[in-house]
Amino acid sequence: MFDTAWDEGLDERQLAAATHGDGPLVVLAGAGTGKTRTLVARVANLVDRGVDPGRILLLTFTRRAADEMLARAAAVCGDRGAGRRLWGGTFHAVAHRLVSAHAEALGLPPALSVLDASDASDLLDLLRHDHGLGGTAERFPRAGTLLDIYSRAVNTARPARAVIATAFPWCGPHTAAILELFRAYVAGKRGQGVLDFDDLLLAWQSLLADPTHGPGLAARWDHVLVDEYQDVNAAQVDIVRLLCPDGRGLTVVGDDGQAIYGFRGADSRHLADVARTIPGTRVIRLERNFRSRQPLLDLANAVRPPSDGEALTLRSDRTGGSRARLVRCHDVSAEARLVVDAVLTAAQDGQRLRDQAVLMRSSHHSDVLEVELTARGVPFVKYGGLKFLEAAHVKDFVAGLRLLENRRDEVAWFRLLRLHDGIGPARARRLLDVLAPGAGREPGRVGNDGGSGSGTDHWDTSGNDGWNDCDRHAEAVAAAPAATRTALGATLSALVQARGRAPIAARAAAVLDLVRPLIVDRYGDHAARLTDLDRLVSAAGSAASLNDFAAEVTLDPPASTGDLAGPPRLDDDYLVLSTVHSAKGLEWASVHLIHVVDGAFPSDLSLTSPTGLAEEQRLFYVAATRARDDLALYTPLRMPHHRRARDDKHSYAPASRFLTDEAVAALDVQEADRPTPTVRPAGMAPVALPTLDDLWA
DNA sequence: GGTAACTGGGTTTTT
DNA sequence: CCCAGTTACC
Repeated sequence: MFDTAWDEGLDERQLAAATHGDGPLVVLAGAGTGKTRTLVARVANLVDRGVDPGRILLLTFTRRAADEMLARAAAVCGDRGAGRRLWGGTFHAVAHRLVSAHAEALGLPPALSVLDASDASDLLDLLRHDHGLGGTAERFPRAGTLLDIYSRAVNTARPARAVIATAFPWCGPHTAAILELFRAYVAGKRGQGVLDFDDLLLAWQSLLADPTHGPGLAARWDHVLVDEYQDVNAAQVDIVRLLCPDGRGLTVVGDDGQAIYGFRGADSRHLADVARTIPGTRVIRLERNFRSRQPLLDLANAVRPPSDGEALTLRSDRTGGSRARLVRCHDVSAEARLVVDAVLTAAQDGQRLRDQAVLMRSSHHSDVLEVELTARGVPFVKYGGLKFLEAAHVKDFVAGLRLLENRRDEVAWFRLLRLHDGIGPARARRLLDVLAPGAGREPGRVGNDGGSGSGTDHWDTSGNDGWNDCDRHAEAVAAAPAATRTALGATLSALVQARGRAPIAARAAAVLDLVRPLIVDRYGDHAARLTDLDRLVSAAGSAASLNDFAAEVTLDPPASTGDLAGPPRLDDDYLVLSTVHSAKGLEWASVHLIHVVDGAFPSDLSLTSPTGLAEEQRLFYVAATRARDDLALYTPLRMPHHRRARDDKHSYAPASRFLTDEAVAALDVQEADRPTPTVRPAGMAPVALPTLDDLWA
């Protein structure tokens, strides 16, 4: 018997999903309908029926979701699994584990480096120069745009040419050059033994499709459960198909109304396709909402976008209470003030800050609010937007880690070299030819489309590649400008030394020693940055290998520096600020949604296409379904004009187009255009700093 | 030819 | 804050 009864508190439909047999199962789960509980119960039920937990694979989209589900499943299963652990994680994290384990079969080096989006752009930028497309004369698309095109092609399984023609028509004149660049990009990655995010999925897909390795890999699991299936892309669909060719053992959970990753190549039609294409699929709909009060669901149901099939309509047993509020306020600083007022009032009434959240469409929408929160002494943590890993110094350090085990990693070399005074893009590129030779960047070597291992790749684990580090390093130092030679020599010998260190913690510390002088020289605020890196070094100590650590950090960047310090202490209380994307799957007692104005939410950039607008609406639906008890939408009426902010002209924007008559009927509209008195709860120290409005007065 | 320092303009969402 | 473009120095 289990420590905890897995079926406790499940309603009839949830129970049906949890106890469903081995045939294909689709659970259409509306927001807040106990999807996680149902999935966890299903895992427990499978184990109860004798399935080995090690033969269950649970795929989610975010690390947070994966961690939560694995922890709850472990708790519910108790010691029943006899030590065998459930497989689980994000598609990309599981792909990394499997691809690392089969690196040799894929013709990849044992130590894989993972490129994040900005690393991938850097590599494309390097290649662009090699191909003589670096000039600014003919307005060649930027590296970021190129990566978008490439990624879209991979994730929707369409030819790049078609992607350019349909989604990036302004790049059309450069199609031939772009395609050539992509071939070089694929060859370059292969030559250097690096994988970008898309490659992880493609490599997993190739392994599964391979006649030798595929069947064994697919047979490793009896049950595959996929969460948020409305957000899978073509590559992920294919992976799932290869894992469960006839649908046996497959469970997918999703809600097409919450599909918000179309920009990443996802398509919610994949969810409907499961039942349509796999015979004998059972479909269970979860519409009973256990999260929110009914008046809030009235709004959610009113804004829910049209569905492929019969729409899910959310019902709650929690009737009564007030409706969601629509707060029409003067401008963004009034909005900030009203949000903080409301948060502090709730705090005064005993609601922890942690039970409240401020959600927004784009990360920068909270800029003014963050100033106001800081001024009034309200602690907060922000999710979404710039990640810790994207901070320059962290990337510098990770580049050092990657170079320890993979000498051919050009992006890492490029980054490290440019940190030296006197080495800019041009010199760094020349030094690459000395330090990372044979990495397949030279235009003459391009031509292998990377589709299969050519057999010429051999990964010398001693890393000598016929060269000697000392010779190479001496040559590089000689090629550097005179003023830079000392620093570069020090970096290179520190790298050799670091490679000689044995325990992981010592290796990581050696890498920090290596970059420390460079960071001190480069960044004015180096003290804070070095503190971050100290934390990374101690976190690295517990990893299996430095390379795994670098990949883990890349795939799952800590959301903030705080994340590295471990879980927040129990007495820590802070308000959560989050993008709606990062808030998916989460809930709070009180939710404040800011910038509900056309141009902000929905975003200006999405308004040009009907599909873009539809996705914004689903995003709005996700936002509207996060609150348990209280939900407030804020509409600033007076917004600085986007295009010419410097003119200090203001225009009156219309309210968000999401606020249809039906939606407004489910809202309490409050006119808060006039300045409202500041509320300062007892126990909160008064703060001397003025509010923003005072600054303007 | 290449780098550093400065200026001006722009910024979606994430694995 | 990051990028591109410009200019002055090496």
